[in-house]
Amino acid sequence: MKTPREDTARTRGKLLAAAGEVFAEKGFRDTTIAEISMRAGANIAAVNYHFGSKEILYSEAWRHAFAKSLQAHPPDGGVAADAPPEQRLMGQIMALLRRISDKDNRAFWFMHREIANPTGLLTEVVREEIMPLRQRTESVVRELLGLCVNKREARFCEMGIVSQCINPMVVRSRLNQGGKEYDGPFRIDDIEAYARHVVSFSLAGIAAVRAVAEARRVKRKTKTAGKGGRP
Amino acid sequence: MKTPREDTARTRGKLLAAAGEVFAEKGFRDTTIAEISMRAGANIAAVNYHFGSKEILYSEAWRHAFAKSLQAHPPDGGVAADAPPEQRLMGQIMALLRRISDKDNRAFWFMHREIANPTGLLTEVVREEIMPLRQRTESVVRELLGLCVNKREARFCEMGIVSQCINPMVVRSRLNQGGKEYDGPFRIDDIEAYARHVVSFSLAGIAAVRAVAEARRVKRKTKTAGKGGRP
DNA sequence: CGATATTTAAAACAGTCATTTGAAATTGTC
DNA sequence: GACAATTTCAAATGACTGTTTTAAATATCG
Repeated sequence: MKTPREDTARTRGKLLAAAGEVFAEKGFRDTTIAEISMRAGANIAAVNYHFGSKEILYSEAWRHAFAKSLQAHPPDGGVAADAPPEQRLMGQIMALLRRISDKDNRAFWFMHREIANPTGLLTEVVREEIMPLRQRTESVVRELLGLCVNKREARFCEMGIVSQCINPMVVRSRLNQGGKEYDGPFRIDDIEAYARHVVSFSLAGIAAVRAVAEARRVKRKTKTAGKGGRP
Repeated sequence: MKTPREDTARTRGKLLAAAGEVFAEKGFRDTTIAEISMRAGANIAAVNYHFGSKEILYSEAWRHAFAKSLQAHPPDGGVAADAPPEQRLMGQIMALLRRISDKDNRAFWFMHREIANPTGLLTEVVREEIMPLRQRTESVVRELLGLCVNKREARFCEMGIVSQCINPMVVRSRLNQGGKEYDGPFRIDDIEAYARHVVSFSLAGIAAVRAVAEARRVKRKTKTAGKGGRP
């Protein structure tokens, strides 16, 4: 075996980039190797030569896109780990919205297409890539919620916050693409504004959930204390 | 032309129901007429005989599903039109969550598949069916927000609230379906609880947005008043 | 140069599926 | 009960899509 040439790295890279584009745009099934090769300026046999199969290319393109997206927009949003939780939440929300809206990052759209049409990679990627991100958010949320709030409520909060970021971006990408805007709440420069909105909206929501839980706790304590209490 | 037989209505109905199932499950492209006919217990030629084409069947199945879903879960959630806005919001959120989670209602899944892979019907259905629902929610939200809040903020609120309902249900349907639950925040009987969470979380968020806007308004007024005011 | 790596165009291969057809069965009506 | 229209059926049509392989040509490195 001779040393691999430099062409290899170049072509592989171009295929990976083109595959990222097309897979994110159309999903696994609706993407053709022909289109990927064309966009990469390579021959139709290149994918099988360099990657072995469409499946393998898909998997590598997804991981590649994910890594790039996390590198471009670190999950903490540039906020220091010892900053107050409100600011860390802001950082995470900004980072998430930027990851999604960044036109050079396809990782989110892979995810979106997988949720619509799972290929089998989904569960693996969710466990390895998504869960750590969600847990990071959940832990900030728990900090803000205090100790009286139960686990289910904390999950609900985290889910709701992330959903506020994800769903509007998905809808926007579909409905605003025909040139005309729908009822146009969203331009690209609104994303910062939307992030601020989500943060203040959610902080208030969190505070309310916390207040309810603490009131419940106090009431229960008073009650049981009157009856003699419990060890 | 003789009078149409009774078979016609029966077969048409069975095809419509089966088409609803399969289209919602797989989307337009991945659905085959063969499968629809099979599930309906009809011959493969039945679709073309009764509807003319796959496209027409798709369109009719979607509208049928939409009508059924609105009928089963009216948008106001059974809350009177003169009830306080907090309760009306609760009703709308409950109705939305029930529409989505009801296993006999496919309308939401048509929508979901269309957003992933638009067929051309999407924009029409959004304009005719979705927009009225969103406006209904937006108007309750505006009521709760008061007059100081600008249009963009109101949109952000409405978007966020609806997103909190939609996104978790989508994710749940994909990740919990392999038998194993993921990190299992969601069982079916939790939907009422989640609805209550979304309502109290969002009411607090709305109140906060309102408070900020009103504070801003007061500050501006004081300032301009000091400088002589404006008519 | 020569051995190996890469690119290429073309072909092979392996399907998929909506729609049509013409005959057979069914049903409402006279 | 027979006619005529309606509906069902199995099979065929016909057109299309797209991955992977092949074998020859070309480029590159040592």
